[in-house]
Amino acid sequence: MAGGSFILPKPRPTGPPFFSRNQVANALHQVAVLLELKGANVFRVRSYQNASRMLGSLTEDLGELVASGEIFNMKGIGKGLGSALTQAISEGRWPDDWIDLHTNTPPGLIEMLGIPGLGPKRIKLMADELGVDSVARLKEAALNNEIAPMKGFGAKSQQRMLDGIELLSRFRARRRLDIGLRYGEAFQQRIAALDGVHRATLAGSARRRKDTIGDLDVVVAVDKDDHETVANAILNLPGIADVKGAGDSKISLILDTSIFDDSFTVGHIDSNVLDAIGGDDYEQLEASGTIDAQVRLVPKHVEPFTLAYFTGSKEHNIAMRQRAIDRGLRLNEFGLIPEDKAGELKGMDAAAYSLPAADEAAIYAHLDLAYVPPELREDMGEVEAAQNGALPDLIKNNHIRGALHNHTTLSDGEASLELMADTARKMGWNWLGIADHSPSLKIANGASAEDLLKQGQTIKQYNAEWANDGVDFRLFHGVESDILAGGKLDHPDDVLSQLDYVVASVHAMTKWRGRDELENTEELIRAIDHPATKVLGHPTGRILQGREGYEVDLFAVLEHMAEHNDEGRLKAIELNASPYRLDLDWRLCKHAKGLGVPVAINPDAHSIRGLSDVAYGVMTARKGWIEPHDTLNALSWAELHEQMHR
DNA sequence: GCCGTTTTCGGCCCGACTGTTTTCAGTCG
Repeated sequence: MAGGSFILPKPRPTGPPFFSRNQVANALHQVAVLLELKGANVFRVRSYQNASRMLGSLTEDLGELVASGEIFNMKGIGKGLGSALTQAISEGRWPDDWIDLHTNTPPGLIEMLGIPGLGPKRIKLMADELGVDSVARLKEAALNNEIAPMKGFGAKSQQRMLDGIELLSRFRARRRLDIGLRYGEAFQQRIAALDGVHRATLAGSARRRKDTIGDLDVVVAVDKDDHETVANAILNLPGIADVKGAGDSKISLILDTSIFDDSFTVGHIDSNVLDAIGGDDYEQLEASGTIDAQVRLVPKHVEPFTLAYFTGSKEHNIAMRQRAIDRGLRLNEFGLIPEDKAGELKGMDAAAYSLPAADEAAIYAHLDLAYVPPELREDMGEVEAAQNGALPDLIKNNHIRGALHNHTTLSDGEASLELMADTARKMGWNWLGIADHSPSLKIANGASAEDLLKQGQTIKQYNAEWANDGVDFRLFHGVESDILAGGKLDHPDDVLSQLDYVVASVHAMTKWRGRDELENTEELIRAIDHPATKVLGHPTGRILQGREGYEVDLFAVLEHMAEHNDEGRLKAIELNASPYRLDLDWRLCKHAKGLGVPVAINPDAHSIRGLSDVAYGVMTARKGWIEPHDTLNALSWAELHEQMHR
């Protein structure tokens, strides 16, 4: 979550609806945090959080739900929140108590929540007793030894806060998936290689392939007799910057880049991405970075339960636990225990009566569910699907036969057309699409119409040679056209008509981020309506850990694209696979799938190494319920050619 | 603040760890 101050957005002038679904979901989340800081009832806070989450994954039109009063029938929306949302959306006024919370909570308190070990209760206490209302004031108070004497606090708490402030300034809390996986896999491999370890598995959000990762969880199966030896061996592994705590079953520590065998590098980064994530300082920042990790040591027969529990998500676990309760069972990290046998027993003692499970699949089977792949465990309908045999057959890396959005030296790529094609063939791909930047994008050396068409001639020659030689590989010729004012594309129609396809993308981020959602949505739709446009590129323009995307109603965009597809015109939405973007967001993949809008998993490669970024796109697509037939990537070149030129 | 085919009131997932206590509150996942 982004830190800093919270703002309630201004109503758009053209309402109702005066606010978008995203704006309302965001406002609810903020109010939940502010209520916590105020010391409100925890269950009341949870109601706001639940409502925010529900709206975040809502596919219906929020404006219509409010207009029809249907909103009051949504799960998690009662009289209070229903009226609040109705007022906001149909009158353009946020509830007064929301405004009060935003006005009267010092932004410093929100920032303080980012300090490890500090939560809303103690922040409130320090604000009330000491007048601490910012990180700077907190540091001052700690250095003056004002905090330790307070009731419930002490010298250690005070020191932890100072350490936490240091950490906060050193690095932002979450890390991108690619970075998190590099640390996580290195750490997991080192633990797995230790004597006495049966199995070590990376769990948590890394296993669920979230686009960013808070900290790493590793679950380790080990015999009781080896428990202590293994725990000590883990504490002595290289790459451990600090040990935060070590209990009977849990070790909590901080890893740094010395965990890697080789020196830490980040490779080529696209110039406009680099700008958003810290410019030339970025590599240095990353090289001196750290990540938190937790290790759980458990006996072999308990490990599947622990792995399931620490894979999460929290919401999935709650749904699973509720299902267990309905069957008279208690589900936790130690087992699945019949309530009548467990009785008053707790933890491991109760787990002695657990139903057996050799693996996670057995746990799901006990609850009459099919095995749910980790990526889907977000309580986004996977439990119902697992009950009804409706889980998707998720796409895998070996389904990928090609990708459409890649750059060469004609614009800002590092590799020639020939080298890119060779690499794709060596990867076992059946085709490759080249879409270099268009002229307006000067920063990326956008190619002129003349150079673009010359590239097209070269591609035609190669394709003809391959056809002659019986080689089952083809290049497709496209362009990544900037979307200009009014939703126009960046080349005249007579140039565009000579290409196989256009990837239409927004690059003028400053302009687009300064505008209203409705205006952005309209211009995007206009660009999509151009007959040459086959793919909408990086749909929100977000850079993970860098900048938010522009406001856009992607539900409306997807519905519009669905109409085109229904009438036989190919309009695919890009899932930009660069780990800096992962845009389309996984939550929206499922919606695109439901509407029948094809997803184009695109590495947006600027080098031959960049082509393998497609793997991050596959991870995100899996998280978004995508099956091979939902994508363009699983098609053969002949099938794709037919769809493009239909 | 939400929810209810045992409930319109009294619940709301559950356990580990830490630092502060001398039985527990806060934080985290």
